[in-house]
Amino acid sequence: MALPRAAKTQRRTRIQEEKEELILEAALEVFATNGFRGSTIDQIADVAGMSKPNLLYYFRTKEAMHRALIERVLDSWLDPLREFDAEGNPVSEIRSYIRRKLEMARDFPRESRLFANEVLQGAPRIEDALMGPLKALVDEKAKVIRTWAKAGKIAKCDPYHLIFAIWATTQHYADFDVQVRAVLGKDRAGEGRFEDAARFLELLFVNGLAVSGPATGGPAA
Amino acid sequence: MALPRAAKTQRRTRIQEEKEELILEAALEVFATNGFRGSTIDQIADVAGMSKPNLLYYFRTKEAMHRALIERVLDSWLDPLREFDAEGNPVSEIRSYIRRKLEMARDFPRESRLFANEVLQGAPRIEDALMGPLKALVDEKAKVIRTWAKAGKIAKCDPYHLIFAIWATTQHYADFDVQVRAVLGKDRAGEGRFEDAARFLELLFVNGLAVSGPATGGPAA
DNA sequence: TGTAATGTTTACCAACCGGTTAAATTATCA
DNA sequence: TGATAATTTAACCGGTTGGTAAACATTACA
Repeated sequence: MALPRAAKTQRRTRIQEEKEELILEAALEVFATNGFRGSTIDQIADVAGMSKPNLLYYFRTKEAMHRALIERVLDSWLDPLREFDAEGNPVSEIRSYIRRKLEMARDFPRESRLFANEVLQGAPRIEDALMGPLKALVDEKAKVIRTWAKAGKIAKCDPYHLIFAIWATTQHYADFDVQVRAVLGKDRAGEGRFEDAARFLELLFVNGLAVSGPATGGPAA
Repeated sequence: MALPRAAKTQRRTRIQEEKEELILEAALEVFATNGFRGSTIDQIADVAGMSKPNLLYYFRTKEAMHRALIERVLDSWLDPLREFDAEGNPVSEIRSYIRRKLEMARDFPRESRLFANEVLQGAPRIEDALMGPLKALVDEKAKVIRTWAKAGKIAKCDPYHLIFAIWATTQHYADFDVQVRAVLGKDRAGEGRFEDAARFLELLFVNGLAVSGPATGGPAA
């Protein structure tokens, strides 16, 4: 059997609830900044303020912590895409999806980096999630976007690459935060950067996906 | 003194040239897929086909290997941005910048991941490069873009966030390759995905940056 | 309050990891 | 070819890492 001792108790206690919460919070912090292999149980224990063997009383292995963390975070991570509504106005749906993703990059950068680390290193521990639930959800929303494009409500484009572009541009502000701040410089690196980013991305995507080219040189409507 | 023994020889030999090349190639492979802390000297030695002490004859520490690798790769990595020409046609400059970055993501994904890993984990070893040469180059090109925008050649937008968006969308195809392939599915995950991406990104940026809004509701010129 | 269930700590281990030493081997060239 | 410089290897070292065993402390509840 591969259960930690805490899972073998007869009832699930208040302490278990609290400590597991505490551990996953610490694990998020550590895994997000160091990746799986770069993180140590000792680090996580330190952040959680408990001893290593005590951690291992609740999660039998480092991998088990990581797995539990991914499981807990993945669902909420995909929520914004789920809210993407086929019945809504295409432009405002896309716009609010971008806004929501950008808010998540600002408010939950560790979650973003957790996945980024994992995917970047070949996704050895989340491959199933990518090819299963994630792909299924994207497939579904891609269909919606394609419908909009065919109805002439937005420009004809590959819906998958549109979604990739939104992911990339928004998560960039969480995953590459250090670089963004370094390039913007001290004076511009305040929280205002997220509003600037939102403004720019809105321009880019709304304008970029608008039907029929701009005044300059597109084929006449 | 912190020199590896190979650097203390009287002449620089053919073998040194070859072996250092071999080591850096192996180090790129390993660092790109595991990050600095996740990589071991043994792994690099394995890929390079030589023993660990032999590696350490050419590079005194793991960090020295990483430093040498970054140094060698950073310059060529920034080349596309350097070619960005103030005198050229704005739209075609931006378009060819995107194309070139996308080609690099396709042809040199390991280089992209090397930096992504580093930046993602707080850039402890390349902070200076980010705040120095990188920022300087971006500042310079941002000015060019701003000039274009003021001259009405492209939409008024924040040039820094434009550059971030181009970086994010193009490097996404190298850094998040596993995810891209998983979502596209087996049938669409061939090399054609880069052409599809190029087509989409061209639409997005060229359309998105075109002066004056599209037919739908922009302020009259 | 007593006791059984739950939680925590101390001490430990084997494998791994970055790096060193010194001896052995190979290449270079007068 | 022989001597010298350059390269490679085997053996090793101290610290770290993931994980375990068992004693000890605490909590919950009858």
